Amino acid sequence: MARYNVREVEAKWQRIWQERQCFAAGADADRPKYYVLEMFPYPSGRIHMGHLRCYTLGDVIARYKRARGYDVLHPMGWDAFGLPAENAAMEKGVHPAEWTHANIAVMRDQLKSMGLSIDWSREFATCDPDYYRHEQHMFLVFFEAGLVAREEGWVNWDPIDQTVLANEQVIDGKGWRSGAPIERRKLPQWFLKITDYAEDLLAGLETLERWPERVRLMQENWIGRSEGAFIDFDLAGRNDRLSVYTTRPDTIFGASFCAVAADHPLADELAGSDAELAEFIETCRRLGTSEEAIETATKEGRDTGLAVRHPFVDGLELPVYVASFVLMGYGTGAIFGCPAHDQRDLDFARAYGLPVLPVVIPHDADPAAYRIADEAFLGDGVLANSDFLDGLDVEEAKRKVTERLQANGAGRGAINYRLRDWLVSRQRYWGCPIPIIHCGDCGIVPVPRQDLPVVLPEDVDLAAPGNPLERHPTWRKVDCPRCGKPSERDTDTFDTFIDSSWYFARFCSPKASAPVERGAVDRWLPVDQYVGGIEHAILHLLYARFFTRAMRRCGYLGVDEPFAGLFTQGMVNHVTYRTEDGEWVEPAEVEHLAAGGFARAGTGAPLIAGRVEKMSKSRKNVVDPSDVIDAYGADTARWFILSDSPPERDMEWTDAGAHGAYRYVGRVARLIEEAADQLPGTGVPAPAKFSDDARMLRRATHKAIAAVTDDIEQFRFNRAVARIYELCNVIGAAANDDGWARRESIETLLRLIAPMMPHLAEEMWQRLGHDTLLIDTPWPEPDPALLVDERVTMVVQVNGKLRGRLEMPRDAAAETVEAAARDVPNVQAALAGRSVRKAIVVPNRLVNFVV
RNA sequence: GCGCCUGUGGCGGAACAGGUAGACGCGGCAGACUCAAAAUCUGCUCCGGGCAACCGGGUGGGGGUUCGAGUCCCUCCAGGCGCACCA
Repeated sequence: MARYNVREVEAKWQRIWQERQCFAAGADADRPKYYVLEMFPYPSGRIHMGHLRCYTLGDVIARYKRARGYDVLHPMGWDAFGLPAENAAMEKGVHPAEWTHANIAVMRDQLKSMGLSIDWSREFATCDPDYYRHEQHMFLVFFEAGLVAREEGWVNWDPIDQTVLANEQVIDGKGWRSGAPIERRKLPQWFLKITDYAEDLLAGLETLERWPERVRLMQENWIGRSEGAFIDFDLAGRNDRLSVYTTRPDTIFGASFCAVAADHPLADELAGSDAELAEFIETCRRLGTSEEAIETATKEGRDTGLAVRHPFVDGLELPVYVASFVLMGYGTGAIFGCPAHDQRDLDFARAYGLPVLPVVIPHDADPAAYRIADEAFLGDGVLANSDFLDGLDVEEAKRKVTERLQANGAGRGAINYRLRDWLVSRQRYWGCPIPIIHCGDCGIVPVPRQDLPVVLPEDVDLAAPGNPLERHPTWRKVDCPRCGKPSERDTDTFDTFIDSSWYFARFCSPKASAPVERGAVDRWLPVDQYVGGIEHAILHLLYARFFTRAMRRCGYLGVDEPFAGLFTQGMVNHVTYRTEDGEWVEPAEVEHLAAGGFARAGTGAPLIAGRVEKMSKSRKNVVDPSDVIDAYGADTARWFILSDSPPERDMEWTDAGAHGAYRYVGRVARLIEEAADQLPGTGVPAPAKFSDDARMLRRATHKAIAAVTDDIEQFRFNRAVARIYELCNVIGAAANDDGWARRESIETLLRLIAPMMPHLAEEMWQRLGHDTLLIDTPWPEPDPALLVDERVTMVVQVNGKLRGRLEMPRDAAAETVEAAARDVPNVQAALAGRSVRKAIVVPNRLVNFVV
C-alpha cells in the first residue's frame, strides 16, 4: 500500500482548486448568497495559532455552505496600517511599506498552505492607495453630511506611541497598545459623530439574534444610556447658570451642594484668580483613573465661594465645589449632590460638613424617625420634605419634577449616553492621510476630489520620535484649493480602526472605482457569518456598526447592520516550561522523560511544566502553525483544532492531540485504500434488499449525516468530529457483506469530513474512482426512514434507580412494556415483596416502578 | 460595587426538551505483530466492594421541587470576563 503523502496531496489539491477557480464568488447569481468572513489579519510577520483557529472555523462554514448550494463569498485581505510597522522601521531601519508587504507575502503563503477556500482574486491591503483613496473620499462625503466634527477638547495622549487615542482605546487608564498611562491634553482633533447614532446602535443590538449575548451586553454597557434631566441652576451674584445632569431629579429637595469637574470651564475660570484652587485642579488631573487609584482616592473638593439658587426653594443657596470625583466626560461635568440618596455625595457631605436630608423614605420606615447613617438610601420609597413632591413614589416624582423644571425654564428631561464621539486623528505616519488642507484665510478646506488620493510620502525620517509627516520638508506644503494661498495639509492620519470599518463592504467589489458598487453590496451584505476574537467586542465591532450606518446615510449601501451573525472564538493556549532558575523554555527544547517529568534537550536540566497560558513570545510557549503544517499537514492541524474543544472556548494546543489527529488522517487513508478495490463501481444501483448488517450500517451512516449537519449548523465542531469518529468505528467493525452499503458509508464519511479535512477527503474521493471533484459534490441528505430504529433499548428503574434493561419494538404499548419490565430478572428481585404504587412509562425510553 | 459566564473521570469534553452520566478523543494499562523500535491492530480504563452476577457512591458545597435532577428553583463557594467615582 502506497503511504499517504500529506505534502504532495495537499499541494496537489490546492493547485487544482486554484486552477479551476473553485472559490470564485459570484459565479452563479441564481444560487442564494452566503458571505463568510473572518476578521482580516494584521500582517505582523507570521500567522499564529489564533489565525489558524479562526480561519479554520470560517473555512468549515464556507465549505459546508458551498456544499449546501450557496454562492459563497469568502475573501481575505490585510489590515495593513498600524504602529508595529513604524516600530519595525525604527528598530530595523526598514521602511514600513516594505516591512508590511514582505510580511503579507509570507503570511499569504502560510494561509494558502492551510487549504482555505478563499477567493484570492478579491485580496487587498488597507495600505494600498487604491483602498485608502476611497476612505478619504468617504470621509469628505461624511464631512459634508455633518458626520464629522473638529473639536478642541481634552483628549487621551499616549506618551509612548506619541499619539492621541479614542476612549475605546484607553483600557484601565492605559493605552491599549503601549500600556502607558494616558495623559490628558487639549488639542484640536477630528471626530466622527458616533454619538448621533447612540440610540440607533443600542436599538440595533436587539436585531442581532445571531450575536453572542455577551457581546451585545458589552456594547449596551459601553453605550451607557441613562434617563434623567438637565437642571440649570442660577449662579448667585452672576448673570450665569450652571447646568447639571442627574438621573435622580426627584431628589432635588435633598440637594445640599453642587460640584463641577476639575476640567469644567467654570473651574478653569476661577483657577485664574485662585492659586490654591489651580493647584487642586492640577492634583485632580494627575489622579489616575485606574482601579486602584479609584479605590484609594478620597472624595476631595474645594469650595469655589460661588453658590447656586435652588430652583424650587426661595432663598436657599447651595455652595459650589470643584470635586475630584466629578468627571468632565459624562453629562455636563457638573452635578448637584444629594447626600441622602447617593453614596459618593454622602461621603463628600460627611467630609465637608454638609447637610444630609432624606427625601425618599423607605416603605417600611417611620418617616418621622428616618435618618441616614453612613449608607445612602438608593431604593424606592415615598417622597418627603419635598414640597409638591411629597407622598409620590420615585417614578412619579421624577416625572412631576421634570415637568415643573421644564415649565419654569430651569431644565428639561433628557437621555444621556456614556458613549463619546470617535476621535479619529492619529499623530502617526503609517496610516491613511486625512484629506484636509488648513488655510490661513479659508480655514478648513477639503482636498478636491480629483486630487485624491492624498498619498503618503515615501521619503520620511522615521528615526526620530514624533510625527514624520509634520517633519517632512515639502509634503505638507500645498496651495489652498480655494484661494490659492500657501497652506498646509493636515499631517495626522486616520485611526486604523476606520480601515477595518468598511473592508467587508469593499470585498463585495474590490476593484470598483467608487468605494463600493451598489449592486454588489446589495447582493452580498450583510455578512452572514463573521468570525473573530472577543477582544473586538467593543472597538472594531461598534465602529463597523456605526460606519455602516454612516455609509447608508450617504447612499453607499442599504443595510444598518454589517454582520448578521457573529461567532467569537476562544484563544489557543499552551503549557509553559521553565528551568529551576525560572527561565522560560520553548516547547521545541523540551524532552519528555520516560519516567515522567521534563528535561531540557541537550543539557538534560530538569524543567517544570507551568500553567497553560495564552501563547506569547515572552513565555516562550508559542507553537508556529507552519511547523505543524510542515510536519503533519494542514488537514491534521485543522482537525485537531476543531476536535479539541468547543470553538468559543479557550483550547490547549498539545503535541499529543495534534499527533492523534495525524493518526486519524492515516486511519482514514488506510480504510479507503483497503476498501477501494473491493467496492462496487461508483454508478452501481442500490440492491433491492439489504441484509440486517447492511441495514445497521446504513442506519449509522444516515444518523451521522443528520447529526454532523446539525452540529455544523450550530458551530459544535468538536461534536461533529466525535460523530465522525463514531461512524468510522462502525464502518471499521461492520460486517463486510454488502459492497453497496459499504461504499455508501465510506463515501458519506468523506463527504462529512470534507469541510474539515478537505485535502484528504478530495484525494480519497478520487481514489474511490470518482472523476468529478468532491468540492463540487452536494452535501449528503439523510434518509428519514433510516433515522429511526426498529427496536429500542429501554431502561427499567425501581424508585429511580437503574435495575435493568429491556429490548422492545419501537413504540410498543405501555402495558406491554410494563409487563415485560416486570419480567426482567433483576427487576423481579428488586420488586420482590414490595407492592408497586405506580409505574411510569416513558415511550421508547424507560419504565420507573415506584414502590 | 454592578452585570455576565463557567464548575462533569488523570486531561479536553459529550449528555435532544427533566429520563441509561461519562459518547468521542487524549493519556494510561494489558495483549498481538516485530530480533527490536516505530507504525498498526485487539481488549480494559469514574471511584469503592465482589471471582462473578451485581451492590453502594458519584456531575463544586448545602437545601428544595419531582416517580426521577448534570439539567429546574433557592443559597453558598471557586474560577473567569466585561464595565465602573457614569451623577
